[in-house]
Amino acid sequence: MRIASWNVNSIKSRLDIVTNWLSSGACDVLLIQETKSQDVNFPVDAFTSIGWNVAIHGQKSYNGVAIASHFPIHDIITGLPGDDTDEQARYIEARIEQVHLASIYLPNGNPAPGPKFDYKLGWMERLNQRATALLATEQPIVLGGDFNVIPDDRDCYDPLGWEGDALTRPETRKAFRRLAYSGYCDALRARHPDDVIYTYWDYQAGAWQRDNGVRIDHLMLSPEAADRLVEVGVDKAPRGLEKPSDHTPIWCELDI
DNA sequence: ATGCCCCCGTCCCGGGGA
Repeated sequence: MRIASWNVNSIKSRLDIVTNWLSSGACDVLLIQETKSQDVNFPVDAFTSIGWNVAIHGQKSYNGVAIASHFPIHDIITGLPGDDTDEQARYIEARIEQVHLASIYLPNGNPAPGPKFDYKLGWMERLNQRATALLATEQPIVLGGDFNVIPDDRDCYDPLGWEGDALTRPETRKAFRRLAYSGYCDALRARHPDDVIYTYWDYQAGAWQRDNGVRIDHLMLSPEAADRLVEVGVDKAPRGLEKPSDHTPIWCELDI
């Protein structure tokens, strides 16, 4: 089973690029972020007409997550547990075959410090609690998405320039490391420990052409999923298309 | 130090992104 994650920066603006990528056989399951679409306006038919199922959790204008799959989608949960007052659509969870998956759009958190950074850290605390609870299933788990975390200086083209940013701050990296301490494996780093691999390039200042990228999209695997990890990679091709998302897909192949 | 670019919406500017 090949599982990918992609922040598409509006599903309506990226619909052809995304459905073409799915039709090319690029993956079996796609975790989608930043759909920027209310559920009533989500282009469900574009997925079902090419044989894909889709589970969606959106809101107006901002955020929004989804899971698309060749296989039936079961046990859908929308919204990250732990705060009933949180109305931002940043988390959807489901089971596909025996694999538990979450599509995650973690808050940006800038400017930091400030209330938006506090929201990010609170969200990460809740994510860590949910991640730990899921381990009790003892099933393969894939937590994938746009984490808005640059885990290490080598994951950034300009670490000094990003110093103090919410994506690189020590508190952010510390909260992200707790996933590893709980038992989750950063799939890309497990297979490519020393390579410079980015998943996001800003639209501005020729960042793509200059390869001024950062690695902020991650696939975090439970031990049962990591044991089945065959390969992991980043498909840079969609970032080079006309009218692209600023993110490009990360994928992993599990022996399931 | 700031903006570059892109997306959204009771929309032609302003908020948000990272």
